[in-house]
Amino acid sequence: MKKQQDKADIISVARQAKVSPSTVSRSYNHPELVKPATRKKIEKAIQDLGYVRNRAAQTMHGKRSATIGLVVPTVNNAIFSEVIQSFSEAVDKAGFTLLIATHGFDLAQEYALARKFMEHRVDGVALTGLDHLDATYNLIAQQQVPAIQIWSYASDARLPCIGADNREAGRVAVRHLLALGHRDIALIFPPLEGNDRARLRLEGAEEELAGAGVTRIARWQEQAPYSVGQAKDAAERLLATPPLPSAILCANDVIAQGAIYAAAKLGLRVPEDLSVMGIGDFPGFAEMEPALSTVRIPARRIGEKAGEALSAAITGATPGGLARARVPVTLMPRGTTRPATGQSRTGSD
Amino acid sequence: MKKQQDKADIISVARQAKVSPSTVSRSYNHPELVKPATRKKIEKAIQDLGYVRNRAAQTMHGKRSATIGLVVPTVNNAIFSEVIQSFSEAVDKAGFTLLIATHGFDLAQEYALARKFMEHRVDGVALTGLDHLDATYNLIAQQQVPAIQIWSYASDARLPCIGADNREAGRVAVRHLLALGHRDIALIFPPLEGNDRARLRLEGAEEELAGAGVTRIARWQEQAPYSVGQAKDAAERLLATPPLPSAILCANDVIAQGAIYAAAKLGLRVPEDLSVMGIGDFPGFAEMEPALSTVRIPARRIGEKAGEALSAAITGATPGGLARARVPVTLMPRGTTRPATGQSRTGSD
DNA sequence: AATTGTTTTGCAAATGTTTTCATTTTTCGC
DNA sequence: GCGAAAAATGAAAACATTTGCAAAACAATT
Repeated sequence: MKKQQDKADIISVARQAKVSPSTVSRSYNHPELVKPATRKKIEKAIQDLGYVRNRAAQTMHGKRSATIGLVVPTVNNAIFSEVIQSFSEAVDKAGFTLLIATHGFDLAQEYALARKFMEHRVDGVALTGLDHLDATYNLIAQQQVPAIQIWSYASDARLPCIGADNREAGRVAVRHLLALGHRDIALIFPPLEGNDRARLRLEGAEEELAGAGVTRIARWQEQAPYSVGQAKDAAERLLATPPLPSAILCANDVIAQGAIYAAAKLGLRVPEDLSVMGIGDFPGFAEMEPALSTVRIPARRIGEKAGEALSAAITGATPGGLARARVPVTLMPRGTTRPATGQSRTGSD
Repeated sequence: MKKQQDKADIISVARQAKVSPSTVSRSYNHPELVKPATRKKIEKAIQDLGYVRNRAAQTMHGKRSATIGLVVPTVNNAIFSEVIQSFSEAVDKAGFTLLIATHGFDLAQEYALARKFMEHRVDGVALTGLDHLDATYNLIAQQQVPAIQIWSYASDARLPCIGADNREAGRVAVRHLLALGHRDIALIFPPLEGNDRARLRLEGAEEELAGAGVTRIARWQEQAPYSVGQAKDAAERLLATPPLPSAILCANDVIAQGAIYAAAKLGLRVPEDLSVMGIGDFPGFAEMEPALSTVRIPARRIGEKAGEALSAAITGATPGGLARARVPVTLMPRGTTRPATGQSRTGSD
């Protein structure tokens, strides 16, 4: 009930509780070192004064800032929201606060954001994917901040990474289509720069397709975060230009959604007239009617693992430092793909 | 080429540039006060040493932390990702870094997060929706941190808010269905606690329905972030139990998506056999085939406006303090609703 | 060349904590 | 009750900045 007008600091709390600032500090950071009775007094004072401790001050003192920075291309997309959510939950559980920033697939922007994070003295930083500027790598090395790449895995990545092998995902998808007998397969992919996920999936797909099927690729130019709308347009253009492929492989589920809408618009039935395959298995796509055939990339697991690993590395719980991990991708054959029956135009259910 | 091993501080930069620390500080914060030549020297030193300035230290000094905290129920959902993204972009543009945290529709958790933000001395805080614990309001008042509520608007809200009138959204949606001649309308809504959006929409819908149509409501219990899957299940249960409504109003687009899948699964055609209406107009739903009829809540605009308003309030650009704003909702009649065919049931169980 | 007015720059204090070390208080075995 | 060991507390230095004030440098008038 004292002068709680002035912003309370640890000293006013100490005064109010009739102890020294050191003791107040200790009761926060090493409670076992202060006598229960004293702790009670202090807690009361804190309560009375509405004191909120100042992380900035402790950060300045060399203590950890208790923050972790996460950089993603965009939040506005089913693709990343699941990793973000699970990553956030994991670091939260470990007591960290999450700084988040989006770069819209612009790697120079990504560097700027990483720098901003460093200014805030984040205890760790997570980057999306494997493609980054040299400047970014250097910054991280020089500042000696624990860093991790999430979403993609590669054994030769410059930084520890936890994610899926996107090349493998591309292969798995194509293998599924080939196994179903498809030979005339079209691909729909977004721009590749600054997007190793798409790039690697495409590489994997093309490797597997080599010599197998005839391929056309539809793309679009805008570097904007890919959307269902753009994908639908691209697919529509592709499908409107003969010959009609028997199957389409899309870089991810969102694009597949667009392709399916395009097919519907053109009166093509999926999967009777056209098989459509996604990559990702994001929430909601299994419930589609028919359900989307896709390659599952366990986003929740990746985010969670990455969050836990990074937190652990920071608190020193992991002796060996940040570990890499490849989480497996799994084929989810569902309703939007079916065997190529030689001639794709027979209907009659 | 000096000892850039030790983490460089402003003093080492000063030494390297042969000026005083004050001057280095000034060249960051008031560049116009330092001679261009000196600035050059300093910049060089910064470059050589790889110095990254320490926000914690300046925060401690009473300067702003240059961070803004955002609390949302969940990231993992098309519903919020658009606001988050645009809010993030807006505060970024104003030079702030975003702290983000999710509470999973748990208001006690929300309070804890707000507190964590205060410890980090955020310059401003944004909360989702209008329902919060008293403790949360008190904390904000007591810490005197600029705060804003986003997503929902209400003239009597306890804190400034920028958002849509969700009650109105519910009304608009129902009016559309009534205008099309529907009288047997079912509702699908998620749990209401801690979720004023859903609550207000439902209230609006029920007000407008009063005396007009017969209504059944499907719900589900889990407080988990609502998903397409849960919505689909709920819709399926509802549609499998006669009598069949002629239209369904869903609390949001994601749920509508689920309802449409449920209809497809049961062999019901939308909109021929059943009209489906969403609320939100989130990205991707306009591209559906048929396109989703919904009530547009301009999420981008809300996020952007809120981000700008909060930033401005912090930097003192707005003399009057934080303004409230109601962004209008607009009916988007599209393909999933159509006039009710002939006979509609009156009265019911 | 002295005077004045302006730019630039430096000094030192201040910011809110944590931590090491020393000091005081408590406990406990006798 | 005594002394030693253990537990609890306090004093002061340290952390990396910013800023008010004053000194120094420079330029423009006489």
